[in-house]
Amino acid sequence: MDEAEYRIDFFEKAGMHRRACPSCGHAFWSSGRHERCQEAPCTPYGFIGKPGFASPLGLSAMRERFLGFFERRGHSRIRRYPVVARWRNDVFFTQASIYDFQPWVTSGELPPPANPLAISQPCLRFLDLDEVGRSGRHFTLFEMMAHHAFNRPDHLVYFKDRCVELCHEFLTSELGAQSGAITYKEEEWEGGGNLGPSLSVGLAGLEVATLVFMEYVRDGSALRPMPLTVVDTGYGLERLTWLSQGTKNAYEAAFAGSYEELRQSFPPRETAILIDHARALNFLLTDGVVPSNAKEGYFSRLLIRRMLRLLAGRADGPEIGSILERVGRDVARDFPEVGEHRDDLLTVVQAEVERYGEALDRARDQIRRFEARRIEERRAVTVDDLLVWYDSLGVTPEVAVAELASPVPIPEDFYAQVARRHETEARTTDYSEAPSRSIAIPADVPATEVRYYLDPYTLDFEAHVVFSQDAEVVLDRTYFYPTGGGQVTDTGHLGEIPVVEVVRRGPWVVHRLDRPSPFGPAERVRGRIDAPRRTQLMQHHTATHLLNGALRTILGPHVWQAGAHKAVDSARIDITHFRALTREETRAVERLVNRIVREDRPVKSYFESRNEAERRFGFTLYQGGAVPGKELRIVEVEGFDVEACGGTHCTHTSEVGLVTLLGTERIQDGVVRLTYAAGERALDLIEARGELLEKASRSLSVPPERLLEGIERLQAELESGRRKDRSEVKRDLAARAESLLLDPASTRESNGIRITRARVDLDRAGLMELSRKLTQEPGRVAILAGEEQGRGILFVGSSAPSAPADSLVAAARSAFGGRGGGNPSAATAVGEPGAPLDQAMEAAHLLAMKTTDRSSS
RNA sequence: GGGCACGUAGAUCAGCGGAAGAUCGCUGCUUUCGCAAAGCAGAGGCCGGGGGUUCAAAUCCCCCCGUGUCCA
Repeated sequence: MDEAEYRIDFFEKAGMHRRACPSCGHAFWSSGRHERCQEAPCTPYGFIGKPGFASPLGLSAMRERFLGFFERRGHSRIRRYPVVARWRNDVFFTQASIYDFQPWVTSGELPPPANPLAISQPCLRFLDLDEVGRSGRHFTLFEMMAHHAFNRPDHLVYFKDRCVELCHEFLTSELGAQSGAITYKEEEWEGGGNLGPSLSVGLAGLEVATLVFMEYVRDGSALRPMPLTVVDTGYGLERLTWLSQGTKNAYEAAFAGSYEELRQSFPPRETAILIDHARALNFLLTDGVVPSNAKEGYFSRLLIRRMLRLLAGRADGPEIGSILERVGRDVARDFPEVGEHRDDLLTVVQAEVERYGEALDRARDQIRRFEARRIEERRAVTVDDLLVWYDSLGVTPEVAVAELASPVPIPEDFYAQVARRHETEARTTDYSEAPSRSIAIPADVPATEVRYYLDPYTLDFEAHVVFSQDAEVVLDRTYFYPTGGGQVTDTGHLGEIPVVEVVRRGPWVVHRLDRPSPFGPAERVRGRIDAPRRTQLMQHHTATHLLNGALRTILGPHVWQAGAHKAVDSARIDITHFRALTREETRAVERLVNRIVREDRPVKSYFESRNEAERRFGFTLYQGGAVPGKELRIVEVEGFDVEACGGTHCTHTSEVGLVTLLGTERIQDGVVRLTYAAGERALDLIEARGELLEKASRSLSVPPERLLEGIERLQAELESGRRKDRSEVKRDLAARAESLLLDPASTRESNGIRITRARVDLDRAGLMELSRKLTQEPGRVAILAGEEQGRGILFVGSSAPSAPADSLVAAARSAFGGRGGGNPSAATAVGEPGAPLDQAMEAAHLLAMKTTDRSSS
């Protein structure tokens, strides 16, 4: 990055000069006489025992100082976003404040909720999980305080100069840091195809903030300026708090009261880990990350299990629930939504504690069985065994070794070895979507005025064409609802031409026709929307909100929508929940939803400022993921459910008509899917079910209400029939064996061995069964021939050690060109159709007599 | 999303190319006033599903489904 990028007026004004840090090599700016940049590891902590700010501050006070300071300087305070980044598919968690605004705001597609803005965003980073409690400054969840500005070419809010000035003023005049103590280290930043200069702010050995200026797009080897430049800052709330207090480590400063309390029962490091994890879990579970074996949920499971392992060593210490509650109390003071989730959160954790117990029991069982076998086989336990157990059973090596009779040493780098095992996994994840070959719309085409939001009942309208190419048409305004928010597209007609799909593209709504568009620019066209389809979609969408509300009411507030799809024939919603739904739960949900339908509650859809909406309804608004923009479209089912949603909805619940659940399934650990239908389709499906019942009972000739009895009777009959058949076959085979044994033409004796030889109409299984009967007594040989799928089968059974069946078959094989083999007591051979089975039997027979002769002579 | 492990009797599991097993539970009998217990006898299996290899597959290979676990 060009040095000129860092020539910032403010540096000069503040009397700072540029120097290179001899330790890390980075250039930095400061008015002080530092030889090195003021960050670890170049500079040791200089604030332990002598705080770097004017007065010690707690987490809440520090946050308030920051937000208040920037509010007074023209920034709007924004509430936090959820810690789980449901609105993105490339990451699981919100890892920085800027994540809240990616990709739509940073790309310029949508306006920011405020500009400039200030926020304190809880962020999750699992990368340094092992550093937590050890380094003294790492957290799984930390709050990134930030001020952001989004600059369009025609509207500059502020950029480098003002940003650094604000930062410096905050640290010095607001917090009381010595101006000369601060260093601004130059560090190039790059991410997501964008890049720009960045400054890392050092103070007394600690990196307290990063100021990033997103400025360029990487275009091959060249850099292009971004249409929207972004001021992306990040201040570590916990670090600033720590600096202000000068305690030994950041945890003591950040966790204050709960740290003191837990120190009664745990050493410092464990205390820090437990509180850190408990704080992260309070946010995770509040935001609907239910423990699971995959995706987001796995990380909440990981934290819970790590806590349980720490707690397992201390039977008399506090339980996980009480730690979560204690830490949650602190968090809830600043984030009340966390307090509202307390009881539900404990239920979820309790379920998870039980599941871990089960997993451990299973694992111990398996290791014990392995151990028994191992001892028998005199095999040694290897590190590999420990790795496999950890990978597939989830037992840590310590737990596993405790189950072994002779313990093995656990290697120091055990977890590095685990990582190595996973290195070879194929990395095929591809997040890029299939490029849609869409037509570029010129930028001067006016944005479409969307009318379906406020008036979902107008299905016949007139508008002007503003763009038309191939089969795509953009109108100046439209009532067609485009694919989005899990709701499928409207269809209908423009003029007489069918509209097959409607999609949103940036500021435009594009209508796709089933043929090239005949419309010219500025032409007036009539749009007609397929009414029954739209009605059905509206009913399904409103029903989805009713279900969401009912599920949260009945199962608890940990339930979040994890995806939804509203089609014409049916709809489905995926929710976070820690186990499959019971019959009672689904019935209760269905009843509640239909009660709300009957109550004919108003469903109000309106736009409201984000801040006001969040203040009134909280974060449960974002069921479909966080929605960008200053204004949110709120869909409110009066007194029952409120969500930010862009879909088309009924205006009264009664219009939904009826909701019927078609089924529930656990699509993943921690996620349950419900499928259902509303309105006309619900009736169709109920009718279809009734008809099925009718047909089923007619085919059994019983009235529908006695269908169950009928089926049970039928099953019993089938079962007894099957049993009778089986015993008949057995009896039949026994009788045949009996007569074969008595028939001198079939059974001959040779030196005390009775050889039975016969050709029968049985398949392989039958031959085996018959042979078994014939060779029940010792000293017998059965040489049988049958047929299966047109091929001849030779089956030899033997209870005479001197005439092993496999040898006999080997002899017969060559006689009829078949292939086969077996063991001394039973052997088979199969020949092609028409193979000389009799000769084969003869060969086996001769050998049987010969071997018995030899053995007796 | 990927790696690994596991799906066999009602339950827990063994068997890992040659004729489906153990333990507990269940049913019946013996013993007992009755129960528990013991002994004896018995019932109970599409060996998760579908393809393939093989003379022969619970067993080997491939695909799918389910469960668990680890990693992102």
